[in-house]
Amino acid sequence: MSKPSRRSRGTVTVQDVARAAGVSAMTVSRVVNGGSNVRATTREAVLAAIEKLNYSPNSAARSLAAGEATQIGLLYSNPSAAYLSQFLIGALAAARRAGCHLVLEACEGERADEQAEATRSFASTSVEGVILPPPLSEAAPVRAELEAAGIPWVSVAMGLAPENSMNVRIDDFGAASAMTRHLLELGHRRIGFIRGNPNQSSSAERYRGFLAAIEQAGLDLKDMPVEQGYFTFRSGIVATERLLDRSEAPTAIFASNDDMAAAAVGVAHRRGLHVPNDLTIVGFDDTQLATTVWPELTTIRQPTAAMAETALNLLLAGLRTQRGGEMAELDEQVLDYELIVRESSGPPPERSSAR
Amino acid sequence: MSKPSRRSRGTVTVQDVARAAGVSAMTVSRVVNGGSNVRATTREAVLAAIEKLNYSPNSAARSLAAGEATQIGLLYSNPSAAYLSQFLIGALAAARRAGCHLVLEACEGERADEQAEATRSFASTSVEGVILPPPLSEAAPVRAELEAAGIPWVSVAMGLAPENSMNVRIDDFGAASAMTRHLLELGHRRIGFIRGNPNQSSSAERYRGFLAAIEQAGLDLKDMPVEQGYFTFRSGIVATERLLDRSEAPTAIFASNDDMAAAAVGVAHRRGLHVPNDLTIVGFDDTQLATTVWPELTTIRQPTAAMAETALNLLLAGLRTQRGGEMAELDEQVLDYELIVRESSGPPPERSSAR
DNA sequence: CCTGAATATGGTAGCGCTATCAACTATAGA
DNA sequence: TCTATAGTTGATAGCGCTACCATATTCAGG
Repeated sequence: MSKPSRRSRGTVTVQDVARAAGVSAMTVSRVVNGGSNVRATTREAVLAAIEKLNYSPNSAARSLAAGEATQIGLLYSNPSAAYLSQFLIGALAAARRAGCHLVLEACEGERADEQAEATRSFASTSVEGVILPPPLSEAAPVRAELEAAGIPWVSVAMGLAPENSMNVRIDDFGAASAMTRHLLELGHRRIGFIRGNPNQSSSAERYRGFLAAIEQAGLDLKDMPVEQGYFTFRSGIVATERLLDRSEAPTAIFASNDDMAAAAVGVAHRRGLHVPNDLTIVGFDDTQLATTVWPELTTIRQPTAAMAETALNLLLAGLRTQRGGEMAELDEQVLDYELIVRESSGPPPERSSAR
Repeated sequence: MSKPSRRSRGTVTVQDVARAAGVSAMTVSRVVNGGSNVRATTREAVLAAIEKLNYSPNSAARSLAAGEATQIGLLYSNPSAAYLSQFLIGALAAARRAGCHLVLEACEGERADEQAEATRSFASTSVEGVILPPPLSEAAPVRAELEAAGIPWVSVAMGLAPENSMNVRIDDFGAASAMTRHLLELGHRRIGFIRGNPNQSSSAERYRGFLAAIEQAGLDLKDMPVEQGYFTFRSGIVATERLLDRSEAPTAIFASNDDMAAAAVGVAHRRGLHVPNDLTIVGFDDTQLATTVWPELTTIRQPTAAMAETALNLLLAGLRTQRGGEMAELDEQVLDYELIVRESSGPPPERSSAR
């Protein structure tokens, strides 16, 4: 009749499982984590006990005992909300699995001192590593500040990673090429391109991919009108207006992200153009916006949630090796993209181009 | 020369602070948490030590020792991504402060069995409480399942809370009235209203608020065309088409959320109507979409992040009292909304209405 | 100046888990 | 058969913090 102690009634612990399986707590722990060096029969007994008792490990205790990182920072600026929510979903899943907390910090400003300031708040919060989704992945002030504070970080969706840094991305070049080939296969020969914000190297990669596919098809770059955009809806409106005002208007527009593609759809409608019969419009990212507008956008799907998960895991791995003594193996991970064909793309109108 | 033990080098603990302040660890703990029953001079000594050593408590240890809830579920369906990201930001901030983890679970389906299934996954994950953002806050299968599993929950943005349940909301009725008055003050006398999805009681509340303001102004409800929408962009297109096809077209459209308002803007543009010169359009929620479209939407701002925070804290408080023995004081919290006037609303065109 | 409550502090014992190392058992080789 | 060697398992001791109770201190009022 020991006193009930502080244990919240009904909590199942490793001890309970150990007793039920006739092994020690340590063995249960081993089975739960990777299970290296545990005899098969033992493992099964433990797993059965876990199943029977409906045991689930207490992550607080786990990270306390293991002395693992518990606070991972996530500095976000103002990407599309659709991107952010997907990103958070992925990051949260990974964080929970790793038993660490996500510390969010907004960084709205574009100015260097604002970015530095936002970053500095991490240093004082004992954050052990930071995840940098775009466009902050390439913000020099942020990275300088982290460097100074000795906080490791992993960047996400940086098109071109510098020397040795942790980065998670997709093959922007390849994806843009694939999309361009899709348009060429539909029969388009005059394709307008809206570039992304030059402050992100993925913009350049996507443009390069577009160019490569055009050249590979033996077409003349001169026939491809290109406008500068900044990944925002507003910039998409301006760029599209310019593209359509050209004497030789394109039969298809490839926008470097969905926001600009959605803007292009709006402009086309306002001009009485039917999408895709009169004009094909495609985007990039497959954010929620792509399926919100009508017609739904043909686009490139980035596995945003998976990228966030990968980034967090990469960071934690880096932190572990760093703690183990030597510097982490600086790594880059490239995940798969997917070409999603929806209703906004189709063959060009009969009388090719120019109207 | 004791061996360094497992402590990650350089971690500051309560012990360190206690030593530095010349008190016991327990006193430090008291100062950090609320600080009841600590002499002022002592508290200051401790705070000084904390400052000097740059101490920040280890949340894993904290929640382990306190035996607090560590896993809070968040069941989301498919609200606008903008809403979800804001919501997650607020919930995460509160979760970190409370030292608990957010367990996300998607529930895409609308069918009862799908919803029940998604909910059930929480029961097996030892989630101690669940947050239900809209539209799930009112999904009967979800609530039934939680009830059955004995898991407490808090609903968010439920327009009308049943008997005794935890709920966090804004005054939808008042907000809709305020928006309607804004339109009336601009001079509009024929206002079209697009209702929200009937599966959420906030839709009814917003409609009631609209009606109340109309009646209070002594206007005839017959002059106010009303269409049913479902909170989606697509439904907004259909509803707007119908409103503008009426023989007596409205000079202003009040959509029950921003997605539908954005759709209304799109339809207006396609018909060559200038917003707001020819047609005023206003929304509700102030999601990112409101500032993405052009012109930016006049709308009602819900403090989404704050609502998420409030919801989590309410839930944790409920959990605490429940653990303390008796049932929680079931509570409802109403936060403030804000009328945001942007460019999409203006006075009606000269020759009133009908064209 | 003393008593008794109220208020402040400290000591101890865990919370649930895992690192560490020692002990043990199987497999292989001499 | 007996030692090496690898592969398994368990006992112990914390991780950093707080609940709980015991003790020390204060400050009325008698």
